[in-house]
Amino acid sequence: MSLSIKDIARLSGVSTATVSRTLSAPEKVTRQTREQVMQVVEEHGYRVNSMARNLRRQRADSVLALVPDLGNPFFSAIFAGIQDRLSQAGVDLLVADNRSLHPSGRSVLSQLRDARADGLICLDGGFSDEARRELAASGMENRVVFACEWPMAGGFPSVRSDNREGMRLAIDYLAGLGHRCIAYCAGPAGNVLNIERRAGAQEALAAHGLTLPDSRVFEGDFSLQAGEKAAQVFVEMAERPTAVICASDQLAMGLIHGLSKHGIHAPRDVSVMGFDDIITSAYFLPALTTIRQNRLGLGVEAATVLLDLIDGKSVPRDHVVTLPVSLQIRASTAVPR
Amino acid sequence: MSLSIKDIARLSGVSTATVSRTLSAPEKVTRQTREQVMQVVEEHGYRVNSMARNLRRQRADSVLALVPDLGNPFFSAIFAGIQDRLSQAGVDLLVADNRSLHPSGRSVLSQLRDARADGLICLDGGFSDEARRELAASGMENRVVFACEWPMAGGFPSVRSDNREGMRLAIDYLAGLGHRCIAYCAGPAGNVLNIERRAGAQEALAAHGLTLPDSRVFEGDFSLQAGEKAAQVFVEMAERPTAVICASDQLAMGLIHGLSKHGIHAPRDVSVMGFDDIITSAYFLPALTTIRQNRLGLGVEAATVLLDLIDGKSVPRDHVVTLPVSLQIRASTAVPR
DNA sequence: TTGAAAGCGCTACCAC
DNA sequence: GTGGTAGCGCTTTCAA
Repeated sequence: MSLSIKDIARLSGVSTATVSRTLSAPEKVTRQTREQVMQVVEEHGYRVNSMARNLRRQRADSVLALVPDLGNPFFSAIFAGIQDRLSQAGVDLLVADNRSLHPSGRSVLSQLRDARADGLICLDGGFSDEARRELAASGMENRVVFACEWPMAGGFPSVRSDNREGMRLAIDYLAGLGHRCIAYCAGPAGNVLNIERRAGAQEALAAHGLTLPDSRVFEGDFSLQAGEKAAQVFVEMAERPTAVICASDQLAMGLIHGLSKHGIHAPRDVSVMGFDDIITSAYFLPALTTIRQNRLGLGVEAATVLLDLIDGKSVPRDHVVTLPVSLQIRASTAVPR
Repeated sequence: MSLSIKDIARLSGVSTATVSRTLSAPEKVTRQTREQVMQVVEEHGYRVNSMARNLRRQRADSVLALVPDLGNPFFSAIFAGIQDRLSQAGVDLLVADNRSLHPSGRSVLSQLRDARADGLICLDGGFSDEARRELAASGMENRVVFACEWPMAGGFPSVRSDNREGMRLAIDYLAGLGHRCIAYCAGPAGNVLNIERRAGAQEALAAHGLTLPDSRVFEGDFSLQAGEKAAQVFVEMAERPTAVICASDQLAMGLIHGLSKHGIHAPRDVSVMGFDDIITSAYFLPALTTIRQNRLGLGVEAATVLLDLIDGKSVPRDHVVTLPVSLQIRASTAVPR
C-alpha cells in the first residue's frame, strides 16, 4: 500500500486539509507551506488516490465510449480523437462493446448508473428503446453525445460528418465524368448513415436529372463481404451501371475485388467510389476515389461536447456539430467507356 | 442523486450490512430476507456505487490497455479480445495512448498509481526505463502483461504470436515455390517483432541454404508508406529479388502499390507476402498471401493472464504464452518467372 | 491561511 | 443470520 494524504500531512507537519489544498488548489496556500508539502510529496512519489477523490467529489473522471463492435478498425481513429481531447482534460477513456454484457446480465450502459463514468460517447446509432430507458434511469440522459452515427429519433447532441454533402460531391464528380447510370452499394438497411447517404445520393442524382431506382441499389452492410456479394448482383444485371458509389470504403474494396473475379475491372469497366477514406484506401489497387471523413475530428468534437455537458454547460438537446467532408480523387474512377 | 444503500436498508427494514450481503454474497442471507431486499432494490433500480465499493475494497475493477498509437486499426481486434474476456469478469477496459500525457505532465502509466486500474496490458514493447521505474513505483510490476509486443529485456509475462514459426512457414512456402532470392521488408529497427521476424526469416532461409544479406533488407516501419518507399529501393536494385516477405500486411500493400507504379506487378514479376492478416488483406488486389496472427486470441489470452495476476494467482515473471500462426495462401505469390 | 472534522457510499469485522 | 460500526482516502465546509 502506498502513502495516504495523512502520511504526507504528518511528514510535512501540516493538516490533511492543507495537503489537499496544496495539491488541488495551490493558490490557497502560502508559498512556504506549498513548497514544504510539495517536497514531501515528490520525495515519496505520493499520488492522490482517485477512488477516494472521486467518491468524495462524486465524479468518475472518466468517460465511456460505446461501439457496436470494438473489433471494427473503423473506430480506431475516432478513439484516437476522443482520447486526445479527454487526456487534455485529465479524463480517462473507458471503451465497451455494445454487444457485451456485464456478467450480471446487465447492459454495459448500466456502468453509467454505477457511477463509473461521467458521461457517454455513443458510436452506435442503433440505440434501442431499452437503452434509452436505461439511460434515463441513470439520470444521465444529458451526459450523452453521439459521434459518427446518431439515433434516428434524435434527442441527443451529436457530432457527425456531412454525409449528404459527401454524396453530393461524389455524384457531382461522377456525373461530371459523364456517368448517367449510377448504382448505390448500400450499408445496413436501418442504419442512419446508410439512409442519409442514400438520400444524399438520390438528391444529388436528381439535381442532374438522374434517378436511383431500387434495382440499382445493392443491399448489404458496410463490410468487405457485402461488397463482394454486390459484385455478384452487378454481373447479373441486364443493364450494368457505369459507376457505383458505395456507402463505405470497405464495400468499395469488396466490390472491386469481387468484380475482378469476373474480369470486370475498375476503373476501366466501371468506376467505383467509396466513402470514409480509411487508411488502406489510398494504397488499394486501384487507389480508391472516395469521400474523406475526418474521423479524428469526429472524436475530438464529440469529446469536447461531452466535456461541456459534464461541466454543466448548457448544450441544446438536439445540438448537431457537422464536420466537412472532402472528395479524394484517386484511381478507381474514370470517364465511362 | 440516486438512492444509497442506506435508503435501501431503511426501505426494506434491514441493516446496510444485510443489503450489502444480499447484493454481493446472497448465500449469506436467508431466502426471505433476500427476496425482501431484492424487491426494494429492483423497484428502485438501485445500483451499488462503484466508487464507494472500490474505495472500500481497494480495487478498481478496471484494467488499462496501453497502445503506442490508438489510431492504428491494427489494435482493434486485440481490444475486442481483451474486452471480451474482461467483461466476463465484470472488469472494465480503460484505453490510453502511450504518447498522450496527463495534463499534469505525468505519463498515463501513473494512472496505475492513482489506483484507477488494477493492472496493465501493454501493447507497446518499446518500454522505456522510465516507464519501468514508474511501474515499480506504483507497486504494480506484477500486474502487467504484454500482448503482441514485449520488452526486449523481459521481466514481464507476455502473450505473443509465434513470429519465428510464421516466418518459417512463409520462407518454406516461398522456397517451395522455387524462390532463391528473397528480400525482407522490415519494420522499425528497434521493434521486437521486427527483430524476431527478421531473425526467423534468416533462420528459415539458412535451412534452405539461402541467405539474407543486408542489401536485401528494406528498412522502414510497419506502415503503408514505408512499403511504398521500399518499392523505390526495389526498382533500383541491380539484382532484383523474386520474392519479398514483409514484416506486416501494411508494408506488403504499400510495396505492391508502389511497385505497380513502376509497372512491376505481384505476383507476375515478384511475389510479395505480408504478415498479420489484417481485415482488408483478403480483399486486396492481388489478395495477400500472408501469415495469420490471431489478434483476438492475443487479447483474450493477455486479459486472462492479467486477471490471474490480479487475483493473486502466481504467474512466473517471464511467463510466455505463444499463439500459433498460420499460412494464408492467396494471390500475391507465385512461382518465380 | 490553516486545522478539525464531517461525510462521500460502501464492506467487512465483530458481536450477538 | 443479522446489526452496529469503523474506516477506505479524500475534499470541503466551518471556525479559528
